[in-house]
Amino acid sequence: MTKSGEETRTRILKACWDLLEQGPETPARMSDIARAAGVSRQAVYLHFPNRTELLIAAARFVDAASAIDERLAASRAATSGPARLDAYIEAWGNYIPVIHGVGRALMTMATTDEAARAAWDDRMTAMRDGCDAAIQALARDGLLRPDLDPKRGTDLIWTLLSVRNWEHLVGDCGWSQGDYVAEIKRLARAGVVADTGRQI
Amino acid sequence: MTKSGEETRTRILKACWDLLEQGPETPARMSDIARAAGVSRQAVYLHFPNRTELLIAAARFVDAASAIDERLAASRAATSGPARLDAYIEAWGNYIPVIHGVGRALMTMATTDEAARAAWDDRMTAMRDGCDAAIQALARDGLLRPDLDPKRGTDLIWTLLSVRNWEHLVGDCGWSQGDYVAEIKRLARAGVVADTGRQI
DNA sequence: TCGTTATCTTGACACCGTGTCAAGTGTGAA
DNA sequence: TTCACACTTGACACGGTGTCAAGATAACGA
Repeated sequence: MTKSGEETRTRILKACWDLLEQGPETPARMSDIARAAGVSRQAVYLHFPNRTELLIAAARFVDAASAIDERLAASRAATSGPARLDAYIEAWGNYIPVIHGVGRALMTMATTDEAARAAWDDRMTAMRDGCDAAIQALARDGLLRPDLDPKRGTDLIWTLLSVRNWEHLVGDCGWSQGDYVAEIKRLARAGVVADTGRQI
Repeated sequence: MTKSGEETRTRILKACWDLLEQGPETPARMSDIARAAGVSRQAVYLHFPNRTELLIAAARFVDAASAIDERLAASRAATSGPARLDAYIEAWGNYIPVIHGVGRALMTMATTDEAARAAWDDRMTAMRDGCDAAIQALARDGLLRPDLDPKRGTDLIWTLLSVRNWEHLVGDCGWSQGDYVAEIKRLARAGVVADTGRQI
């Protein structure tokens, strides 16, 4: 792919991202994306075999543009278990709004398209690893709820941090992003951290 | 509508329910539903104007067949706030698996169809009322987390009880229904009930 | 300068699922 | 016998995705 080809590909990805960020009301069919990118509909198919692959590429594009890796890596720097849990929730929770447009489209696609499902599952599995690391850190500090299986704890944090819950609280309930992060942090702690020194 | 017409309508609704309960792998196009009901595709359109209205009717059909009203009404009998919260989580949480097939289809539809979105939102708003009643009961007992706005508390319980979270924990994480209910109860309490007598 | 190659355009078409239309069939009740 | 109703059959339009084939354009090297 020459420079001009690379540029066109990037323009398409950017247009796709832009359209999807405008919410579910704004249609983002292949023709809409092409028009937004200033190319013909067929040109999109020269760069991406189908809509699913375009969305997957767009998700990776957003990842790269937003340095999500660095954000998540930073959360690993936290020393104590609780600090690490907080840092992870902050890192991922604040990334959701960025990836949300593309993510929503990919989730919708996933109901009918196997490749989209696999791609989204992959992303969510990677996110789960971060939850697991936080749970491990808590366990190491002896701060994990004693009656809680670590796998269950990871499941719980993973569920709390789902994109759907963000959509529901920030979108449907009208919470601010800050309130969302704060309350999820609180709930996560209440869910998996042992309540030392708080017994009756 | 004569008796035979009423019977056909019921057969279609039952077939729709059956198909959707078999999971997202089993296709449930209008033609599939018609075949499962033993009628022609057009016959379905004689009873329901479109797929969305069929799904909405199917949801109501499941409601009636499962006596959801009684289940939820029973949860109002609980006296104390915490008991009421528990009872509501138990009633709704155990209804999710019943309505889930149709609910999933309706949620999918909701991404593109305005009527489906409105119907699903209506159902969820009704469910929210139950959450709100439990929060009110807790507030009346003086057991609501003092730093928590009641509206926020309702939002929180509403979110925890979302169908998506059930799907995630029971479906993706493989939790049993009992574990799901138990853990959501615990999390809900930890999220909104004041921790009386547990201060340091 | 000419030809080659890669990139993009234009316009047509197949496919699938939803929804519509019109004509025909069978049955039961007046 | 006739009429009304519930259903069937087969055809078709529409919208969105994906494919195909035939140009147009511009950069690049000989």
